[in-house]
Amino acid sequence: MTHITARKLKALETKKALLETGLELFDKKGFDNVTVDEIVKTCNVSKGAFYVHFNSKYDIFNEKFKDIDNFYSEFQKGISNDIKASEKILIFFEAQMIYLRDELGKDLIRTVYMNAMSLTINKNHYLSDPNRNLYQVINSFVQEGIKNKEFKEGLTTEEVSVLITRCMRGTIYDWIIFGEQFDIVEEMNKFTSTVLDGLKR
Amino acid sequence: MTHITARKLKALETKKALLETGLELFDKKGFDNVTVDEIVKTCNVSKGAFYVHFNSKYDIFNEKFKDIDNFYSEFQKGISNDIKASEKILIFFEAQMIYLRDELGKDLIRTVYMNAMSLTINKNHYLSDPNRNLYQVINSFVQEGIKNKEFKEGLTTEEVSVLITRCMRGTIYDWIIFGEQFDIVEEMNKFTSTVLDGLKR
DNA sequence: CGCGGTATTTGACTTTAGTATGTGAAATAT
DNA sequence: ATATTTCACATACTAAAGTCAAATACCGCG
Repeated sequence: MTHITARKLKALETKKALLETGLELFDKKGFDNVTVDEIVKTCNVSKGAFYVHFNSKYDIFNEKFKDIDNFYSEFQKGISNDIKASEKILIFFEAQMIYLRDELGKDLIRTVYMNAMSLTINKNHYLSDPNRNLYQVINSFVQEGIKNKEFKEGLTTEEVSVLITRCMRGTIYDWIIFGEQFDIVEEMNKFTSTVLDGLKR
Repeated sequence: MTHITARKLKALETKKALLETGLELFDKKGFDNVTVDEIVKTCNVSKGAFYVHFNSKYDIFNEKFKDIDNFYSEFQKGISNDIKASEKILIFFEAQMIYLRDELGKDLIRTVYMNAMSLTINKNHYLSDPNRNLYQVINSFVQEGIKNKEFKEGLTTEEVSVLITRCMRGTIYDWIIFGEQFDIVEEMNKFTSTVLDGLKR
């Protein structure tokens, strides 16, 4: 049904140009130092066009952030099966933190985390969407850990998954608000290990 | 040396009026639905005056937020001494969450947490100030737990304190981004218990 | 082809936080 | 007692995100 007309193609191109230019400028100057006017001027389109394709300036980064779902899928495919669930979780977070730090960057993460907070009224942010790949991945590891009696009883799979991802969000939040000399990879390891110790029987 | 002149007295009154009016309006209409213009108009002062007394609109809530330090001190005074360190921490967080929920409110906390994120460049927010009473309180409990061999070795007092407060921030963050039906008191208990279990020997 | 309708785009406009600059009375120095 | 400075406050302004009614370009269809 959704047949690609010349018009839709052009619209897609406009969106793509806005996205790429936005990302490039954010990367070069930092999110706060780039205006929407600057982005649209660079792309030779109007401001209105920007807001047809994106709900807010934040959306540029939100869109890029979704790339992380591919990362999750890839990770899940590649993980060895002969290690314990808790180790899988540790390795998973380690790889994810490296991805955040080196591929997405702190500025993007800060923006996404801020936006999720500002939308708390009415709208829901992707970050708190329970259908994200993130939850699939963690859930599968947790389920495995419970089945293999590695984790203790008392909490459901969902509860444990939420706790673990919350531990991740807490660490990321601290990475953002505490200045430099915060090693996100190391800190995540420390925190996750402790939480996992608490979950083991 | 700083002698209270008539002028300073009047200035203090202006600041107080702005603060109280701001809090009242935020409470009634929500932070996002109140403008600085509205606050200053209600107080019959100018916008310039507002920005003499506060650095930003957020500062109204930031100021109020600091009340929590009194809460911390009071708590520390009142706590019984014949319970274990881990129980003290649990009780402490429970009381604190009730305080946040019922006295300060989610909108204030959201604002404070957002502001802390936005200042990540150059300035430092009170939330990430290591001299806050919060850290004194937690540190004392942790120190006690380590001394009494309740907690295992391997991490320093500071590291453990940071982990525990991070667990708190993670839970508060989730309280903000996940919509309703999030019981901050219960969730904090669950998460803290797990982390404490991980810290025990 | 041409026409009605729809998707895309435009850019002026609104809103609101924050700033630059001025002003006058109170405090302080001479 | 008068000159000078300082500081609380006022005003007009800028900056920048986001909105909206109108214009334009393009589609499918008769």
